[in-house]
Amino acid sequence: MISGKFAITLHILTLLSKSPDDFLSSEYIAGSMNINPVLVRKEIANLKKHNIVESREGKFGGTRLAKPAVEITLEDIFKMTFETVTLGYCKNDPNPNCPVGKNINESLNALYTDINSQISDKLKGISLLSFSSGF
Amino acid sequence: MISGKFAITLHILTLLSKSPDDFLSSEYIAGSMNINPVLVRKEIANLKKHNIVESREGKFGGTRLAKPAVEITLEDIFKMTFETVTLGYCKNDPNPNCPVGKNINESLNALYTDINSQISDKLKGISLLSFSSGF
DNA sequence: ATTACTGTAATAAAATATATTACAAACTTA
DNA sequence: TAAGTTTGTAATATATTTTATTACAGTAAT
Repeated sequence: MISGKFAITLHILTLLSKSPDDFLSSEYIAGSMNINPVLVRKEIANLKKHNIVESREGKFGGTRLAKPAVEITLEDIFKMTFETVTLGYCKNDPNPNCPVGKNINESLNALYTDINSQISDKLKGISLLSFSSGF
Repeated sequence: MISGKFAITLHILTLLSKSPDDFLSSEYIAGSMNINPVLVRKEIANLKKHNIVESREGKFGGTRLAKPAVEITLEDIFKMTFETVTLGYCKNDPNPNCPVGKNINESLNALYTDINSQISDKLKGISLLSFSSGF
């Protein structure tokens, strides 16, 4: 199962970018995705840690972007919400007496590192503004 | 959680490529990964379906490559074991009354399709032979 | 016949993701 | 200041997916 963190975070930011002057509530945002508001608040906590958004507590509280959408890239979001993209690992420790078992994870790591660089390069070129301009 | 199918399949094929003339048993292969032999047999069933390996039943049975390792690419394995790489989706249906909710999955799909092309291009250039040459 | 495999189904266990509940703390406005 | 609304966060429960295990019929070598 792959977590929806990236997609959820991107969805949140897209909504925020559409109303840059308003503080949107987690409940409102959750309604657009049909998920639980607590999940939204968790991702917002993460966004705040990275200074992408700012929140206001209390009545009429909510969250808004802390910087212009053109200065936020999908790579920023990727790095915040994903460890690394992989094609998976065999989850048990392989047999260290087997030359393949002993070394395959290193080779997989090298491969996956490459793949992540490619993805980062691609995402780096897409700003939140341009992503959300379609909506 | 991401499934280990790609990594397991690649591990299997790497072992087979090291002993192209022998029929290796699922138990032997499983021992190198420290996983259950039934999982190995399942991935081998998949490989057989794609004519990458051939098996022999009965005593001294097992599996070997059905074609030279240089003719198998990591992309072949990728396509056999992965649907598509994604950075995730929000798993519930989004609110169709929200312009963002209504359209975001299409945009994510476009993005993920791009990412998969990149990954395919990269994997296409790596043969099983060259991958396993390090071991 | 006996032994050692494959092939496959059915079930159980473990891991992870998501949902829900609960409530203190913060803040607004009347 | 009291009432109402929202964030922030922890704790727990449910759902989903992955991996492991068990079981056994079928196949082939000796």
